[in-house]
Amino acid sequence: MSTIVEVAKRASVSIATVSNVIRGTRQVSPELQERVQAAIKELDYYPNAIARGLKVKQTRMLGMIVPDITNPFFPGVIRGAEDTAFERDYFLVAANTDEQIGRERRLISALRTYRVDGLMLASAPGNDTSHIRSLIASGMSVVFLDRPVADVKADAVLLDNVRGARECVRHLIQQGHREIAVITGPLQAQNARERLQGYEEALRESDLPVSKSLVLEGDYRYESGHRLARQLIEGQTKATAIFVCNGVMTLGVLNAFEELRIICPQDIALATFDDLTIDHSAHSHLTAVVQPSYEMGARAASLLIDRIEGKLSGDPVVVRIVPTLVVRDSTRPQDRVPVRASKRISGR
Amino acid sequence: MSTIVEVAKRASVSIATVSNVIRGTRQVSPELQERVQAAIKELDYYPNAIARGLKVKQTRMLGMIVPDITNPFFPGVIRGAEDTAFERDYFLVAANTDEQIGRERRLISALRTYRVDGLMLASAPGNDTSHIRSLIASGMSVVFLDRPVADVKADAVLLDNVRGARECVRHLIQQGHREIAVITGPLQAQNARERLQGYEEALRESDLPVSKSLVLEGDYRYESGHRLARQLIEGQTKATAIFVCNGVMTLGVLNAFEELRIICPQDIALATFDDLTIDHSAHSHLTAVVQPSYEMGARAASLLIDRIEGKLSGDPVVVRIVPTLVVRDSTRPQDRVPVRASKRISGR
DNA sequence: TTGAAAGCGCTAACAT
DNA sequence: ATGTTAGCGCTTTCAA
Repeated sequence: MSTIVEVAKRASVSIATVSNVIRGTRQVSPELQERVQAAIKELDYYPNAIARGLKVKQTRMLGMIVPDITNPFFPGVIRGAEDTAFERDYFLVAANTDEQIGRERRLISALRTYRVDGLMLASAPGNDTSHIRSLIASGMSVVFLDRPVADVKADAVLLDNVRGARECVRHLIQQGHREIAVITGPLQAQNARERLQGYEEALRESDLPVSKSLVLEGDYRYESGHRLARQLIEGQTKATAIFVCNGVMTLGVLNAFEELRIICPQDIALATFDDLTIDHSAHSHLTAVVQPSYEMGARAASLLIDRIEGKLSGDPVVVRIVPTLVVRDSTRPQDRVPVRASKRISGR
Repeated sequence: MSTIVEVAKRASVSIATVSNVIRGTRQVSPELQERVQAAIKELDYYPNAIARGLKVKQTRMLGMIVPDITNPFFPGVIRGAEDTAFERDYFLVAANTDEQIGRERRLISALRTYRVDGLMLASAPGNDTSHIRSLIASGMSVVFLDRPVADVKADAVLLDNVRGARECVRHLIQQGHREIAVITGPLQAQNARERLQGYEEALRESDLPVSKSLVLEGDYRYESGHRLARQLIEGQTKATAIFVCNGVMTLGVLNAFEELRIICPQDIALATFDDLTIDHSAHSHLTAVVQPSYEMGARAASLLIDRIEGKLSGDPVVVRIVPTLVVRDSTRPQDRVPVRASKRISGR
């Protein structure tokens, strides 16, 4: 790895001139420009961002911490943030906590030692938020993503969960459903509570009762969707529709449907709060509240950079992203659903 | 952000002592240890990894470049690499090229300026590999991941594509299929060619002809799976089974099945080379060649670190990971497949 | 066992 | 328009 000194020597100029050519900091005569560029090429020189960072006290690295990179929602967020970061000449480093607060602490600690200029954080649930407080106290710019952190004020990009859930359940009601079950997320999570709140608001608007037996608390994981759907279907409670509060649980519900030979929507209608960006194609029949993950990532990055660069100052800004209800067959009236199985194609 | 100097002042010791306490580089008396630790806590001091990196010429950052983070295969790989890296006290920075060689160049360039200690690369397809050659020439440790790069020798963790495809097609043949179509990836990609090769080998083993009309070249994307499946089903060629060379195209195929009212496996059997880690649950009826993405990431990281630390020297090592064939209903004999629709649960 | 100081590669203030 | 140099926060010799 060659250094700026070697480039300067080779081009017979001072290191200041090399620096100025690279960064365009000040005028350099065409001849020198050329000599420097040639030397850079010949030596295959890449400026040392580490040395630069030490000097200028900014790394142009942005951190992003997500709880589960295998949840398809987050790759979308990362892509959005990455694009925005790159456009504005920052570099995104994303890391994953596996929903473990211990890992989150370690990662934040690592990002602090690397002196990232700012951090986007979708925090793992946990009561102890001291690492986040200390981070903010240190002057780091932080944007909360998808999930706020209790009692900590900072910029945030959040989904309007209440609204998304409310519109979805409203739609079910319009379709004539009266007994609508909900499979919620873990209710200690704020977004799970909000989605439940949207469900309740929609029912109340239409003077429908909120029945305890129709509210099933899951944990956003596959297994809980599967278990609760079975429980619902095999139990006493009638329900003509299920509203599932995230995509992964919906996969579990679908699996339960398959096992129990439930046909959707003929037997039961299904609508989901959808994290499964990837899956749109696969489950193209599912009515879903679609979260614009890319946009959320992009907004978070741009908010963060504005804050870092001082283009934004003063009180924390909270951006509420409005999800879109996409109505598909899984909640459409039965008679509009095509019947399966007809044409055969092979000679088996 | 406090510095080592401030910590030293506060503890009334030299900066060397602070450094030694932090890194355990040499013996420090208990009293001083304690004073230093106290000062660190009081000042909420985080050592500056940037300054350290400049001095010791290693950052303990590992780069990982993947072509598409929204393809569920790669988050699995990232998780594996992340865990291994963390265990060995490295930090993983992952970035995404969107399969664009231009972005790949920019990212590699960025990672070079940040002086990552090594790089895992799943390269985007493209003829110009000069950026990769120059990278390796510069002395950077590089491990190719999932995809080798033509004419460049380096450590690599690859899937045994030929074997995975061959076993899958063998299985179809055992099930009695004779007219087996294949939807391949883009044949300029090596892994696409290898999977096709596995298909051909399996047929030849059983003295079955490799018919041109049963080989359909896709591009690993949803749309091509959808289009080619329609084309196959609506065309003249008979096929009793389809082998699809990746998971995303399979989603397209399934969508085509739905549109054309094809029931699997009654009408046609389906087996897939499966990138859809996430989706196992959803498509739990699909026979698939499962790629151990986590393990691949972990192996790549450990290979890379061994190389960086000199625990491995000499010629490039190529690790071939063997995928697993998971047989499910989509290729099982018809009579074993449960018929759908029976119990109704609601009063609609 | 502890401390002083050089120097990693760069930027920017100052000098020419 | 170009060059010289101090210093960013650390590690690591060298000295005590």
